[in-house]
Formats: sequence, C-alpha cells, structure tokens
Amino acid sequence: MTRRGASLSIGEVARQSGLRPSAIRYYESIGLVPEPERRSGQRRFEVSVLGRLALIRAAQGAGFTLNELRTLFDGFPKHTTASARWRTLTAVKLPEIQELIDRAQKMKGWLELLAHCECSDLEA
Amino acid sequence: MTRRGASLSIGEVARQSGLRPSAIRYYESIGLVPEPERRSGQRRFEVSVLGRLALIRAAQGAGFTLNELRTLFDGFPKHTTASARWRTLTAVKLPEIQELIDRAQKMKGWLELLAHCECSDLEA
DNA sequence: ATACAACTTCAAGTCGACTTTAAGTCAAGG
DNA sequence: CCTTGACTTAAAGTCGACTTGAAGTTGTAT
Repeated sequence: MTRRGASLSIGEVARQSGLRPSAIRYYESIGLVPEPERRSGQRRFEVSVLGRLALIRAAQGAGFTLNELRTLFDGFPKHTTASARWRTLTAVKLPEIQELIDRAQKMKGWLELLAHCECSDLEA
Repeated sequence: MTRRGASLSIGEVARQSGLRPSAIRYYESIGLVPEPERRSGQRRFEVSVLGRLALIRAAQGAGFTLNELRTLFDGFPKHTTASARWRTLTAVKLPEIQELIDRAQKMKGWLELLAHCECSDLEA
C-alpha cells in the first residue's frame, strides 16, 4: 500500500498511465520525463508525471515523434511560452497529417475498387 | 544499349520502376518477385516484372505490407482467382484503413486546437 | 527469517523495409 | 590489356520505440 504519500513507484505510474515500466525508464533515459527522486535506488515519481505521460501519449497519437516531444520540452529558449512552442511544432505537423489523411483516403478508394472488381489478373 | 530484346538488366528495371536495385534484389529474396533468368550470373528480367513492381508499390501505398503481398501472390490455393484473393485481403484491410483515417482526423482536430490555443502550460 | 514480488542496470533483441559495405565478377570501350 | 561501370554475394547496419534477458537488490507479507 502506498500510504497516500505524494509519490509513486514506477509500477504505480505504469498502472495509472497504461505504460509499461520499461517504457517509462526508456522515456527517462532519452530525457522525455525528468529524472525522479530515488529512495534507496528506486524511483519515486511525483504525481505530476502522470500529466506529462498523458501529454506524451496524446501527442504521439497526433503524429509527434518522441524526438519532437523532447524538442517541445527542452528544445526552445528558456522562456518560450507553451503556446509558441506548440505553434512552431504544429506548423510543421499539420501539413504532414493532412497529407496522411489524403493518402489514406486514396488507399480506401483503391481498396473498395479491388474488393468489388472482377479482375481475373492480379495486375489489374 | 539494350537492343530492344525483351529482357532488362536490374539497373534498367530500377530506372523504369523507380526502385533501387537493392530493393529489387530484396523483393526477390523474400519471394515477392519471381527469380529471373540469369546470363552469366546477372539477372535478366522480363518486361512483365515492371507490372508486378508497380502493383507492389501501389498496394504498399494502400497499406499492405510486403508480407501480405506475398500472401496475395503465393499464399492461396493454386487456382484461387485474383478477385477472390483481393477480396480476402481487402476484407481485412478496409477496416484498418478506416481506423487510420479516423485517427488521423482526430489528430488533425487536436493539432488545430493546439495551434491556436493560448495555453500557458504545456500540459493543457 | 524467509520467500517472493517489485525494483535496479546494462546490453542486446525486435519489427519492417530496406540500405550499405566489402569483396569479388563480368562485358564493353579505348 | 586495362580500366571503368554495372553487376554479383552475404552479412551487417539503419530507423523508432520500445521490449526482453540476465543478474543483482529492495520492500513487504507471513
């Protein structure tokens, strides 16, 4: 039991974030989450890490790579505002995602053709 | 010069297909294109290989993996018609691509929010 | 005290689709 | 004959995002 203290073991963070402990250690190793305090060698995370991890998952789902997220957290001059950081990154990402959507739509049309065609030859 | 014979060197196939020679050899190694005839060790492709390669590129663009394409070519009972092969594969692929599109649309909405928000905190 | 789960580190393995490298062979032009 | 360029092979390297394995340590329940 965790005695309701404000700190979480890696296992608890894993359960609450839906990530595996190995993934969390990996994020730490590449500087995506700050190094947590240690108690006799073991990590003790502040609850706020859950927000950071949720942000990472959501941003990943939006097509950001872990590298881009590290840029977001650490790659701007110290006093850059959050909204400026996001604007910079989304300016790059939005066209990319639009292209992804366009390509996916094309694929879909193609597949629908294939699903109903009576092509006798594979290459048709 | 190629003397208009009906066979192509790997370099010519590469130029005409837009693939690199290494990619073509790789496709051959995983059984995605049939092994071509050899003249003193060197591959001589029939012109028809270009159709096969074009099909591969298009199908890849539609979200098929090379493994699935190998299934398409070799993974069905001998006399399965082309349209039956396609129907089997597209039945699996269409829902996948639809999900991809849905996810991409969601990402887009999220990005558009981020691009214009005045969030002062990163996690918002 | 003892068992056992959960933690630690570091290195290596995984997946897909190729590319790169090294070392060698072959055909054509000068 | 010799160089040049295109070809050959097998094996290893690449990328991203992790996972897995091995070997050792710590925390907790009985």
